[in-house]
Amino acid sequence: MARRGETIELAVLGLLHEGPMHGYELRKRLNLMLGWGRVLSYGSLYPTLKKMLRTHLIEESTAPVASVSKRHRIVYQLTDVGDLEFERLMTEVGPTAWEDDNFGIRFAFFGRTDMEIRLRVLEGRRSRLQERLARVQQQLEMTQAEVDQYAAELQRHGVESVEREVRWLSELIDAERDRAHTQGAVSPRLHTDQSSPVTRGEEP
Amino acid sequence: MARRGETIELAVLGLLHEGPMHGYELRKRLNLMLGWGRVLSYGSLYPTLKKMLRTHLIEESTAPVASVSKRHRIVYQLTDVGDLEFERLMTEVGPTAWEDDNFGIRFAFFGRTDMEIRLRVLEGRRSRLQERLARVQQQLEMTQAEVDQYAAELQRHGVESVEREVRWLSELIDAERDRAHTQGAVSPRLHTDQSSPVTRGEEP
DNA sequence: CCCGGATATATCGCTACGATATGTCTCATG
DNA sequence: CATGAGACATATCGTAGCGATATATCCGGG
Repeated sequence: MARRGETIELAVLGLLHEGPMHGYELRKRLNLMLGWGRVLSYGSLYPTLKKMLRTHLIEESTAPVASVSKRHRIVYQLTDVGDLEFERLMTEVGPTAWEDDNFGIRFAFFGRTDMEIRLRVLEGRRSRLQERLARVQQQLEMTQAEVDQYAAELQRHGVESVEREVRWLSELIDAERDRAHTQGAVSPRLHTDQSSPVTRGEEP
Repeated sequence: MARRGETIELAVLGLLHEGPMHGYELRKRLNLMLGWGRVLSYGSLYPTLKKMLRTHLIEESTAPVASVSKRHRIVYQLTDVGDLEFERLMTEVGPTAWEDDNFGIRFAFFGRTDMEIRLRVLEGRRSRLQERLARVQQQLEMTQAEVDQYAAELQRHGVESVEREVRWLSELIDAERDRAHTQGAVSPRLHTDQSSPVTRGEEP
């Protein structure tokens, strides 16, 4: 019953879903996508790719890089099985969808699901975080005092972060609901631009 | 040269530093301490304790729980070696101190170091995050457009979170500096109370 | 021409996780 | 008083993912 470890797998499926790619690029895209922190290591990526080859979710095709070149590049692409699996994972709602690591990837590919699913995942994630908050708060009541200054500050900051996360999710949920009413219009909450004055000098 | 994996070790050393404890309690305290998210698993804790026994950082003493009881409880306490090691780890500044996971624990035990160390760790952590921010920003310039709505929103939220983290660190650094001047006075920034009107009704 | 840095693939050892097993103690409720 | 739920307590197993590292090619600038 999908015991985790699908994190990377889903990410790879999602990226290959929009065209073939080779390992190195896969990693770059992934790290940009979830760039905020954690970087995906080759030590995770390549074994996963191997595994996905074994289970026929993807297939490789050693394409020559450009002209005559000894440089080899293994380009991966989805099989029909892989395509189906991606579909299955994306429509699956439940714990696996809103676990810490998984959620980010699910969210990144939200564009490929319908609103009903999106709402359920967002709400699931939110209650998960709220449960956590409640648990910590409850434990704080029991323990009370005796914690030192810095530990307390860390505590406070952690709680605040989670609360912010909850607010963010709430906004997203509202945005989805709005979108449900004003049908088809682009969400007003979701930022579309971000066109900062980029230098655009091809290369130094 | 301390290849990571000291995360839990430092935490255990720090907790035992303020008195003997048994595994179960160690876990509870730790999860409360870093409660925000990740919970420490027994699958991590017990093997670590075993390892620390082997390296003589801690020692166990099977104390009878209360009176005549078949219930066994293994109480761990620091050895002199362990005490020294804690000291060493806490005064060590460098990458290991401000890595994602390690930082939280280092911070939680800040009360046991002097300000010079604290400042260096906080500043180290801050530049780490700023580097990350710069890297993401730079990559965004290169890639630009072609990312879908949700991926972009995830991006934006991630960046915002890290920026908040940086601000938090800056405040802490300022607080430390203030404290340096007004010598010995308790930091005005760090919250001390949090005495919410708790119901205290033993159990429903 | 050669060196450094980006591109590209790959493996190894290990940390920590999540699930799970097993047993004991406490206490409320029937 | 028995019984069973739930906290307390210790422990192990399989495995995902990390970080470091190795190897090799390509390309541009000094």
